[in-house]
Amino acid sequence: MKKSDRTRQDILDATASSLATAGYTATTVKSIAETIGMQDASIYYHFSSKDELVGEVLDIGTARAVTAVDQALAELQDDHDPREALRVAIIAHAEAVLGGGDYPRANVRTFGQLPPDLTHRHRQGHRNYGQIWTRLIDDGVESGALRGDLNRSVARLIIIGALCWAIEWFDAGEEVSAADVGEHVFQMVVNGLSIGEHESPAVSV
Amino acid sequence: MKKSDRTRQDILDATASSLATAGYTATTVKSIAETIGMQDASIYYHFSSKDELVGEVLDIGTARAVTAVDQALAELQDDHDPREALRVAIIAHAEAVLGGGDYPRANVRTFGQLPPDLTHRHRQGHRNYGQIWTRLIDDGVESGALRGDLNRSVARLIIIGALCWAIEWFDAGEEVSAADVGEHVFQMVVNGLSIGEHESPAVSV
DNA sequence: GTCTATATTCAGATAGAC
DNA sequence: GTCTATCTGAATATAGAC
Repeated sequence: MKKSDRTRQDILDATASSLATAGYTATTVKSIAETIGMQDASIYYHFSSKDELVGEVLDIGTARAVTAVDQALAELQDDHDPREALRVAIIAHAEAVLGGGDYPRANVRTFGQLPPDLTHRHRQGHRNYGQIWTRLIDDGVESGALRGDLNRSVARLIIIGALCWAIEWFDAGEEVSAADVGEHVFQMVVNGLSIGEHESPAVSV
Repeated sequence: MKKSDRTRQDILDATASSLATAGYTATTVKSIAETIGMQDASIYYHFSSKDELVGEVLDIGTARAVTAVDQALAELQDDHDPREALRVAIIAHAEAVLGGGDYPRANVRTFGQLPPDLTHRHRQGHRNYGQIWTRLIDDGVESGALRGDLNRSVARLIIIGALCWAIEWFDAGEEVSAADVGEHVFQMVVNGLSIGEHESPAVSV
């Protein structure tokens, strides 16, 4: 690895770390430079602007989350229950975003804080990620394992939302692990908190 | 109402609206002033700083969300099912944050974007709000209506998280209403997506 | 490649006239 | 109460030496 590549990687890592913990605004070019012992102006030798640097970090984060979920699904048995696929994907997402590295965390942490250009740049990536989940839910409903009386798009967004918001309260130091959070989300949205009989009123929108 | 009070109210309203749609950083004193046809310096006659103004907006937002949920719960029958209380609270939250005014939306939208002082200032308010939900879940578990094998704190945060994240994708113009989103969250986390028999593995943390 | 120095812009905030 | 004018600080970014 060339020295330039090494430095470039250090900049990306420091940016991911700062975005993941401090968010977009508090992540300044100066603070990034300080973290790796450089002057802020030197960053611009490697990246043309703050937003190009941030954009690259977010691209990596999206790719890693997608890879984590895809890999987990690929390891499933051929004849798995669609619920099991959902479970595996939920836990993989939780581990990637909560327990994983700074890159996927940076994505979730800065969601809704980015300037319009960056938001637009990552819209397609988010759509692609959403499609993984759309397929999982469709499979479940069409195989008869999951209820078909709910709006699937809303269901998908609720699952992803519960997982994404966990970044706001999850504390890696506590006794609840990232996988535990995923298991809880699965238990709740698939099996439900309720005990015993309950009606499932038709909710169609 | 005195003129000073009227202007003050206009400033608060404009700030709530901007926070709810654009977030904390993009809400500048200058942009607030422009919205109501003032000079930015004039804001400082009514509020000593941007953060004091923002803090007041967030206080109002918290109060409104708490009131909405409390009122909805107060209207329940005395002998209601604990699940019904959870349902009513979830829908009230959804309507307050998604369909309601700018103040509760501002709270959720800026969560995780605020400077440390403001974050700290509202920590107690968030704790109080969380306690409403803690009680609802405790009631459900202790009465035997809800499963006791999950971490209740995690369950509470997952429910609130699913609702809060909805602000990122909910579009008031679409055919899914705020109450619909609440109904979906309730159906999922209480009744579950699954159809028919399923085991509920013990998950204790 | 990284440095020092600096240009530019824009935010929050203050002073003082009206 | 609201204005105009201005200060201060911080952030992105550029110029040019080394």
